[in-house]
Amino acid sequence: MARPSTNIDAGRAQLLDVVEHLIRKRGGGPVTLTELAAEAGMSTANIYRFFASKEALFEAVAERWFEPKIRIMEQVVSSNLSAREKLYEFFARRFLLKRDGYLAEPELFVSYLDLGDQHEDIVRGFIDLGDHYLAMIVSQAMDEGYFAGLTIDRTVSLINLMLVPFIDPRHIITLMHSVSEEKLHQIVDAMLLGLREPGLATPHLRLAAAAE
Amino acid sequence: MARPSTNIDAGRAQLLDVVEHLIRKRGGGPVTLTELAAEAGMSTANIYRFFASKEALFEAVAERWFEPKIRIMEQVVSSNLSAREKLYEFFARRFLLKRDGYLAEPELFVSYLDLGDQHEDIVRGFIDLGDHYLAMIVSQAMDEGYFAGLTIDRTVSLINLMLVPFIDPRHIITLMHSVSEEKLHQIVDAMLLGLREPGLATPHLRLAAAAE
Amino acid sequence: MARPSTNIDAGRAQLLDVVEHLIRKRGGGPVTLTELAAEAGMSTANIYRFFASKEALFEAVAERWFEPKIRIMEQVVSSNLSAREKLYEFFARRFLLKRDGYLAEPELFVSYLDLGDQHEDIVRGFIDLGDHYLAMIVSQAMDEGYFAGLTIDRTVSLINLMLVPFIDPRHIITLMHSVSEEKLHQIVDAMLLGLREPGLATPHLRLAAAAE
Amino acid sequence: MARPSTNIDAGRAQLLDVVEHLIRKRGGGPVTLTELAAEAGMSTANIYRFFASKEALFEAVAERWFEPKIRIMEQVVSSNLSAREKLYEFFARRFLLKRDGYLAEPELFVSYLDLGDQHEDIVRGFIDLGDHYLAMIVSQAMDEGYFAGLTIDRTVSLINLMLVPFIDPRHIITLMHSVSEEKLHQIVDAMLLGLREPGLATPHLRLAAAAE
DNA sequence: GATGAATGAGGCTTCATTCAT
DNA sequence: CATGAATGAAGCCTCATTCAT
Repeated sequence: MARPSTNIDAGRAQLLDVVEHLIRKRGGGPVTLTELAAEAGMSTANIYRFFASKEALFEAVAERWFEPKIRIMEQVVSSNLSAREKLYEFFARRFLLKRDGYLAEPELFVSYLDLGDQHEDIVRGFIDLGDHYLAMIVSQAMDEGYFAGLTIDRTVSLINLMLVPFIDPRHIITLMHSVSEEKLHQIVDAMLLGLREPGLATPHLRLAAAAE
Repeated sequence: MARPSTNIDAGRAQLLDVVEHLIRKRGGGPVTLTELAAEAGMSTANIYRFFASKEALFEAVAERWFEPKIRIMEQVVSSNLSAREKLYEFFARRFLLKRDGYLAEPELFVSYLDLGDQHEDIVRGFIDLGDHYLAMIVSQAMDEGYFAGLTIDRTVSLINLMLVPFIDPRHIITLMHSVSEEKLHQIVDAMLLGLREPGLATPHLRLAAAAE
Repeated sequence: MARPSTNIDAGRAQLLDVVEHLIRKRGGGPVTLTELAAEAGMSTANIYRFFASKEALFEAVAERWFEPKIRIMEQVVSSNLSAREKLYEFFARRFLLKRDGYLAEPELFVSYLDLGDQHEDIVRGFIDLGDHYLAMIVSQAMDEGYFAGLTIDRTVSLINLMLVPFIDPRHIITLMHSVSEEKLHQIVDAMLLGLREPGLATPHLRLAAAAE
Repeated sequence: MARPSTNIDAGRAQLLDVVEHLIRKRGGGPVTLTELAAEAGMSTANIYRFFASKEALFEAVAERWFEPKIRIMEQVVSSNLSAREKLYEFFARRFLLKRDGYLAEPELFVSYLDLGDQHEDIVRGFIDLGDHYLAMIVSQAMDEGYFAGLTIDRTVSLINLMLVPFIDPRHIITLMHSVSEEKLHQIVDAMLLGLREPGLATPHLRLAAAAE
């Protein structure tokens, strides 16, 4: 019986659709409220019935983008799998999700990335959230004996570094053909076995010198 | 009475230096003419003596960025090499140029990329130019018997797709360690030997299905 | 079919209550229709059933504030008292009314004053009305021989000036302890006896010169 | 030789004049940049050459208003007078300044007060500055044996309370006739002699009850 | 050749007001 | 009778651009 605020949510969703339609049709440049209002067939003032600010609107856009990834992370973290399996699933599932998203609508995918570049602050929150979940898995892994001598934070940072090609959507396009589940498995295992407090000095930049 | 346009060119170059200095020192955000004028020690109005518009200025910035790449492409295309050798040189030389540029000044490199994101239209022109040169090489390759059954455009597109890791500067950072001249050689050969009209249906997305 | 306007008046009164409740609870800032509607549990649009405009609403607020003062003035003016008695009652009764209002709810009192500041045009009308009544008393006083050589307007102005501490609510707070009915009596008598065309030059600003 | 920023200061001053002219001619309502620009014969954008924001502009307006008062306070505080003399001068000089300002242009004076009401935050800073100077005098007075048992802050607060009629411009209008240098002298002396830690319970509100 | 001055268009946001239902 | 929906005007601010000097 109680319909709290009519169809405000529907309007919100529709506006997000319009944003999507907009960047789908004209690429990644900054989205203006004027432009959005025109495309949505409403006044700029009316947009404020649905979103408290431009910032809030693009938070919602980001949320729409990140929501399925977050659901995956939650599922994986709260599952009964071993740390090794969780680690694998944690990255594999999201990688496949992004890759398929790109395959379905390459240009839209890229435009979303551009949008993310323009709202780094908003994006950062979601990235931190991902690190938070990863830290929970790392913690479990430590309980199981992995990552000896490393802090959680440092481990999280190293893992992110090694798996950039599976995480960064900018690289999804490139790596679609060279990345496979087997490789991810291998890398995850390598991390679990090999990531620990370093015992010897690191050889540095030899490759770069050779390439000159 | 004096040579009028000679100093214009000098001023232009100096302004481009200032732009570089600016993004080197404060990262990738949008560059304002006010900001640029202040850094250059001149009035915003005076900038218009050197560039007809902000757009023109950033065209020049892009030109400065792309100029060495263009020279490479011209040299390669107009050389006496075989299509196979041209194809290799075409990508290898530019890849090394970018990689070294990144290694020399990583932050400046990234800031330039950000700038490129903000002026996609300008960038697109240079990309098209690259495709134009590539098409000339592909044409020669076809004369030499490669790419049977494919159109020039389609071949150019496929090649670009396969070589993204060697082209897209966004990937240079990530892929520096996993990319080598040998690999490029291999890929080029694989393209020449393998790229032709497809004869059988492509198996697709099996991974995605499994991941669900 | 039913009595239409009866409930309108009730709604009007209720809205004025809500305005009062609002400024009572959050002080004197500008009152927004959105805010008022929320507090009243109705839509902003519905407010227009009761008041033709925001202006009209605040006229009503002012009227509620001024109404008891007006009644007092009417009673005094239409009474059978002498000019001297009228003059005293005219100011004394209203002063006590305001002072007690302030003592009862100091913050509400102050908030109303703030509201008045934001709607000077509305307030001015009521002030003019007060001057009108005062002029009637002055006229009677002149008939009784007072204020020789002065015009009505000038007399009204002078009286207002001398009695500011008894009139201006802004001063009520400060002067509560130093003002008394006896003093008002004295001042009224002084005015009646002393206010007449000046016969000698006014000594002026000697203090200011000394202070320099 | 170095003329730092042309006539930005002149423009600033002129704009403040325009603000003054504006409130002189149409009273105290909020001053809009559009309105100000129109009156000044320039575009709103151009105002920003002189003031970084609307806030900054009204800070300057306030500064213009407070500047002579501040100079007086500085002079008094840094003089060689006794605490008693300083205390008297501190309030007397500023009171005379305000009173004369009101006498010279009553409506302008009032409009400035309205403006102050609309920018309370800006005004508060200057009021705090006044308290700071007063605290220095109080400190000296304590060295001379006054205000036994009281803290500086509490003394400052009490003094401000007792001298409201000499400080608050809202009361200047009223009190012009009832306030004199002698009275101020008396009050100052009374404060110096009488203000100390209270020894007996305070009788409360008897007056208010009597007035009922 | 170079500058300070000035502008207009456009961006985000708030709010009183209207209207179909 | 009342509402949600929608708007337009106005406010502050930024910035590329122009122009007289």
